[in-house]
Amino acid sequence: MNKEELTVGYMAKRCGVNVSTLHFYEEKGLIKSWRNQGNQRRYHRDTLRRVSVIKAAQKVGITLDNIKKALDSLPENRTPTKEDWQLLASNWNEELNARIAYLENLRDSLTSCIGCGCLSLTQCPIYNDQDKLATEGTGPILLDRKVSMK
Amino acid sequence: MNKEELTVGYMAKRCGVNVSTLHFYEEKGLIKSWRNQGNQRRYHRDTLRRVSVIKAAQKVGITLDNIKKALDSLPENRTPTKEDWQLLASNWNEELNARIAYLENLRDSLTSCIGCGCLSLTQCPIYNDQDKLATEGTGPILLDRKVSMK
DNA sequence: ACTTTACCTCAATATAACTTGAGGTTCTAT
DNA sequence: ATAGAACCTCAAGTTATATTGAGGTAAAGT
Repeated sequence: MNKEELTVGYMAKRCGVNVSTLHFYEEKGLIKSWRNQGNQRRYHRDTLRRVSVIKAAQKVGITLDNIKKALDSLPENRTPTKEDWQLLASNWNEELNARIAYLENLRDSLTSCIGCGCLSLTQCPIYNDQDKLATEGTGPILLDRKVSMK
Repeated sequence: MNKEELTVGYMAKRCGVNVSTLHFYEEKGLIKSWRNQGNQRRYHRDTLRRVSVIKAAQKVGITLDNIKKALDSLPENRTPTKEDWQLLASNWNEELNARIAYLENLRDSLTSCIGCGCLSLTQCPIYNDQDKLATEGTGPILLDRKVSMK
């Protein structure tokens, strides 16, 4: 296989995703490909990295929409440099820290509060949760909705 | 309103959820109610706590299915005691710690790896992610699938 | 050359966790 | 007594993130 023209099957295997997922990402504008004579997708080697970054970001809980926004900030005309990627990474790192802090906070109230036996509803932090994150959105964690991605 | 017979509207307001959400939780077996003469739902005061706990657990990323399993372990015949709730809390606390550890781990590799400029695909922890959590399931974070709830 | 594997498109299905809407009933306040 | 708020059921819709399947084409192996 040409070193610079990766097939979707190869991409999928290397990235640990299904072929259909790559199709899906392409449809969503997260990755790009060109076609060979027979209309089959071909990927640039850089796309491996892109997909890995998508997966890493998802683990942080960032939605595909937001990942797309971040990736859109990468240069189109050249292979992204180390600095380009580092900018992304540092943004997500902030997110990640915020999420960790949030979970730590939650943990601290969880044991002390769920198990506390208190029924003073006006005081209990779990009953009286002002946290927007708690009431917004649809999915399991959904910290994402409220966090700006710049 | 009778102190022991809460209406869905009141429940919804107190818990910060929609009425439809309470219907939904009931349908899923997460909460219970009885009906008054006119077929309207009435809730026991304990249900406030139940719903709060459901929401707290969701913030940790636990799915409704797993929350249900945990709640099912509470006694039906009596109001759950402090100890009953504490047992739940400590299980979820473990989950939470695991998730925090996971995110910390991810954070540590994120900056060093996404931004590192390395293209040694055999070594980069983001390219070569053996973590089951990363490749399973469908949602944003989905740490849940793999974690047993006992 | 022929077979098998990989690829293509497009539409439908899956899952979690809800929300919305239509059409109708019951409560509550004046 | 009556208006308006709150409630009821049941079906369909929503969002994110894919997966699955049908029907057909291209490429690769022998």
